[in-house]
Amino acid sequence: MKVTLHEVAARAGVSIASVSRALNGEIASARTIELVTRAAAELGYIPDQRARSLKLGATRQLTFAVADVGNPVYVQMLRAVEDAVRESGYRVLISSTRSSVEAEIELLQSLLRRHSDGLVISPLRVTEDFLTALDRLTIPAVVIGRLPDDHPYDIVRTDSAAGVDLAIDHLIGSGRRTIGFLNGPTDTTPGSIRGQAFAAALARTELPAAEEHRATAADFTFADGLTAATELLDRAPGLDAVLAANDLLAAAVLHAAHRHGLRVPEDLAVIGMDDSELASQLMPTLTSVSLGSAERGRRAAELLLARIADPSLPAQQVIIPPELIIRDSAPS
Amino acid sequence: MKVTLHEVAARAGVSIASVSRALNGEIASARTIELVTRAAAELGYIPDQRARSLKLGATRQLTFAVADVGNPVYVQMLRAVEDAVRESGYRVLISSTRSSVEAEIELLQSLLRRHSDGLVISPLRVTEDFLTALDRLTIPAVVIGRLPDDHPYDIVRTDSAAGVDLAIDHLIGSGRRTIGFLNGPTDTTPGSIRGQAFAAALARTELPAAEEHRATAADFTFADGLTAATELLDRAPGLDAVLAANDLLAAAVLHAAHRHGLRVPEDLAVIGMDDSELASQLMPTLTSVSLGSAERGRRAAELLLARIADPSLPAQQVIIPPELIIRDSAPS
DNA sequence: CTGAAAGCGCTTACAG
DNA sequence: CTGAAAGCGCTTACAG
Repeated sequence: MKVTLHEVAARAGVSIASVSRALNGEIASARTIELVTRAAAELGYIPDQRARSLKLGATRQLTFAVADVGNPVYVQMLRAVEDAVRESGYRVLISSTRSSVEAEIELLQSLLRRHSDGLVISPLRVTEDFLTALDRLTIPAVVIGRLPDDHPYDIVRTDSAAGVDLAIDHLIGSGRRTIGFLNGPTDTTPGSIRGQAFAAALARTELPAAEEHRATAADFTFADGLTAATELLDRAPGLDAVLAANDLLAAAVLHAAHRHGLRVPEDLAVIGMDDSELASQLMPTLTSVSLGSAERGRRAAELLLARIADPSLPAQQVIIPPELIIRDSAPS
Repeated sequence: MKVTLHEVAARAGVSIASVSRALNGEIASARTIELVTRAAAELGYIPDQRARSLKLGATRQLTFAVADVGNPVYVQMLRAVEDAVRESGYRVLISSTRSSVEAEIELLQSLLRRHSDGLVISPLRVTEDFLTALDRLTIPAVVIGRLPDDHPYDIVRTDSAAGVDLAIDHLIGSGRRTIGFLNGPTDTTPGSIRGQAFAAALARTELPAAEEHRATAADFTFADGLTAATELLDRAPGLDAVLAANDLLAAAVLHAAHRHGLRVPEDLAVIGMDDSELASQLMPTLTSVSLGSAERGRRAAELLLARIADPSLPAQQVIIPPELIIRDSAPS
C-alpha cells in the first residue's frame, strides 16, 4: 500500500501543501512541522522522486559515460566523480558505451528524455555525428578529453603529449636508445594525440624513429594489445624500451616481452599511461604516466555542478598536468 | 524551447491524446499516424521519461549495486547484466557501495524513491539492517550471493565451496603439500564461505592444516592483500601453494612471493578465485576458479525482468557451478 | 477513431 | 502560517 503526500496529510490533519512545505523546510508553524514529521515517520513516507522531478524540472541524477567499464582508468575517475557529487545529493548513473560511437550517440539521445540533469562524458572518438548529438543535448555536459575549438563545452583534459615527453625523457635518461610505441586505435582522440606526440618526441632527439618501432592495437584493451605487442616485438627485436598508450596495453607488452624471452626492465623497459590501479598490480610494477584521472573526474564533476547551478557560466577548459610515476618496469 | 505533446498536437492538428496513441502504437487512423509522426519528427519531439514514468508507474531503469567498482569481477557481471537487459529497453544504473553496508542500506532507501523498477545487488555483508532494508523495498530485487533461508528473494549464486575444492584438488594433484589460504574479511559472505570451505577441504586430506597457513586481508583489495600476503609468507615459509579468495588477493600473493624470492609456480603455486580479466593480465597468468560471474549477471538480470513482468512468481534460486581455469601460476 | 478530462505525486504562487 | 488550486508532461478510461 503506497504512501503519498495525501496519506501523510490525512494522518497529520493538514493539507498536502503543508506537508510538502513542512518536509522541505519551507515556512510552516512549529506545530505543523511536529505533526507532519511524526505522521511521515510513522507511515514511512518517502517522496516520489519522479513526481518531484517532474514538478521541479530536476532529476538529481547525473550520468557519467565511459567507453569501457573494463578499463581501470575509469575506476578512479568514477570514484572521484561520485565523491565530488555526493554532498550535492546527486546520484551518479554510469553508462558504459563499449567503445562505440553509436552507443555514445544513443546515450546522448536517451538523455533528451530528461532522466538526468547533467552529463560527464569521456568520448573516445569525436565524430561529426557525436558533436551533433552533443549539441542537441538539453542538459549541461562536461567533456573529459578534447573537442574542436568551436564547441563551447566545459572541458577537462590532460596534456598527454607532455605525458609522452615525460616518458621518453625518462627512458632516454636511463640509457634507452631504441624506443618503441604501442598505440591504441589512431582514430580515437587519445590514440591520435599520443601517436603524434610520440613521433614529435623522437624527432627532437637523435634516436631512431623507424616506422616498424610502432604498432597499433585494434582497441585499448589487453587482448588487442597482446596481438599488437607480439607483432611489434617480432618485427623490432632491437627495442630496448616500449611506451604503451595505456596501462592495459603496457600489461600486454609485459606479457609479449616475457614470451620473447626479454627481461623487464633489464632488456626492455616498459612504460604505460594512466597510472591506473593495474600499474601496481602488475609484475614488475608498471612505471606509468599519471594523467590525473581522479583529478579529471573530480574537476569534471565540479564544473558540471557549477554549470547546473548557473547555466550562463562561460565554458571552461581545465588542463591537468601529467606526472611520471616511476616503478619497476622502467626504473631510474 | 521545450517540445511536449502539446506542441506536437498543435502542429499535427489533433489532440494530445491522439498524439500519445499514435506514437505508442495504440489504435489510431492511418491519417493521424501520418500527421503525428511527421509533426513529431519535425519538432524533434522526445517524450519526457519522468512524466511517462509517473503515469505508468515504471521508470525503465534498473539498478545494479556492486561493492567495489575497482574489483574486476564486477566488470563481467555488469556487462552481462547490460546485455541481458538491453533488449527490454531498460537502462542500467550502476551503484558502487564501496564495500560498506551503510552505503548499501542508503541505496536501498533511495530506491524507495522509485527511480528504479528493480535491483540486482551483490551484498558483501548480509547484516540484520541490510535484510530489514531489503524487506522494505517496494520494487523487485535479485540477490547475487547468499541470504538466510527465510528470505524469499530470487537468488543467483555460485558454489564457491565447490570452487575451493576444485582448487585444492588441482594443487594436490600437481604435487603440492603445504597449502596456504589468503582470505578476505571473514565477516563477509564470500569470506566466511570460502574460509570454511578451505578448512573443510584440508580436513578431508592428509595435508597439514595449521592456523599459520591462513591469513585474512582487511578487504578484498590488492593493497590489503599485499599486507596480508607478505605476513603470510613471512610466517609460513614452508608453503608450496596459496589459494586466494579472489583474483586481487591472488595478484598480491604473486607480488609477495616475488619479494620473498619465491618463483611462481616452481616454488609456490598460486590460485585465485573469480577468473576476472585480471587473471590473464597478470604474469605469470593466474590459474583461477571461475565462479561464472558473467553467467551470474545474466541470470540475475533475467530473473529480475521475469519478476518485474510477473511479481507473483515463486522465488527462485539459481546456482552456477564453478570451474577451474588453469593458467601458468598453478599448471597441471 | 477521436477528444475532453482525470489523474500519476509532487511543488508553489495565490488568497485568505 | 495555511489550504485550494493549478500545473509539471504524460496515459488512458470514457463518451461520442
